[in-house]
Amino acid sequence: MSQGGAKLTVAGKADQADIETRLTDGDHQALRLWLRMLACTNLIEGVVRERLKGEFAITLPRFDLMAQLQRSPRGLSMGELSQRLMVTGGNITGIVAALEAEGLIAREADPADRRVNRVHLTKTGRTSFERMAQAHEDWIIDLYAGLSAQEQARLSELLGRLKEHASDARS
Amino acid sequence: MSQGGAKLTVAGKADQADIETRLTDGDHQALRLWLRMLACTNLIEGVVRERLKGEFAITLPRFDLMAQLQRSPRGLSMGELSQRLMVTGGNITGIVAALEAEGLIAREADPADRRVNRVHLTKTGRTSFERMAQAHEDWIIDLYAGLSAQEQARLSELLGRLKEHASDARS
DNA sequence: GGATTATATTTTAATCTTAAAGCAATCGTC
DNA sequence: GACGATTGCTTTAAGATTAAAATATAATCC
Repeated sequence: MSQGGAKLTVAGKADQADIETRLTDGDHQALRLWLRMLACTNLIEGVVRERLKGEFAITLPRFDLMAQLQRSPRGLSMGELSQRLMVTGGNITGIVAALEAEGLIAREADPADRRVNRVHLTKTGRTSFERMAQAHEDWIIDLYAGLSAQEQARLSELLGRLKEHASDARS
Repeated sequence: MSQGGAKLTVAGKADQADIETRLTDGDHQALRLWLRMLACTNLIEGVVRERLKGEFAITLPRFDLMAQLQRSPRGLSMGELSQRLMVTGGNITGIVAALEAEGLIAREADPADRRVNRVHLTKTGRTSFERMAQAHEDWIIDLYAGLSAQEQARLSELLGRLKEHASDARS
């Protein structure tokens, strides 16, 4: 990602060419749409990733994990985190280890089932996350400000339907 | 990713919880929209990644790089690939090396500028890519079939505007 | 022409990600 | 209760990704 990052090594703001360049006239509408959607998501995700790193020295996966924990003050198991973040369990193991080492989260064995590790934000983690989350929300609002509230609602509805159908269609 | 993959290690089709779980009522519309968009993209990208690996034993980044090369029969430099795929140059170095080792692409020094490496598909690579591209397009058409052509056009237009604005808003 | 600057690519270290295999604890069934 | 299956988590190997530093070549400027 890193749009707007180091000028020498990465595609910058001024570049015309991007992923949609792949297209030709013969391509199906759905394929064009998909590539545009991907470009859009990568663009926004890149901005968020870059700013989280620059302003808060945190990675996006770690931020996402903390976000899940904030919504669950009673803590989450590793498996629950895996489901909610839609990543594999091994991935969670690594991110939790890193956040634990930074003192932002803590974990304890579940007394009822000793296989289970329950994870929650520390006080430091909660304070830290609140500041980051506010900035994050502001960035997103700003990035989406090119669309009116009505247009955003329409976009959300279309994506919701797409998600439903694609979810059924997969395998 | 890997929705629908190994049942024991990853979030499967039946799971209710996903990235949108992060939301509460207080969240701004744009944030909700962003998380939905992200979930949608990750879902489709996961399906594509899984099928490319399962049916053609290729990774998505390698497929994407080959797609760019097919559109440019005269070849592309490493830097052009970096721009079009919207990734850093170091990344391209690795993917090109892997595809070259597989005999799917070839590279030659530009006689006019010896800093430049010009990359193109081999005959094998071209043949191989054509089969994959057809399957890929079919998958995408199928995954987007939940929306009518008109809805797809509307979605594309909204995303196009979003992309323009976000591109201007970044940094 | 020689020094400086800019450009194209590669290398490096760190992080993230997955699939698959392994380990430990629990559950279900008899 | 014991045994086999299941579940929760971790480890491992391979790949992808970034930012930053390094290298090599080209272009610019006196």
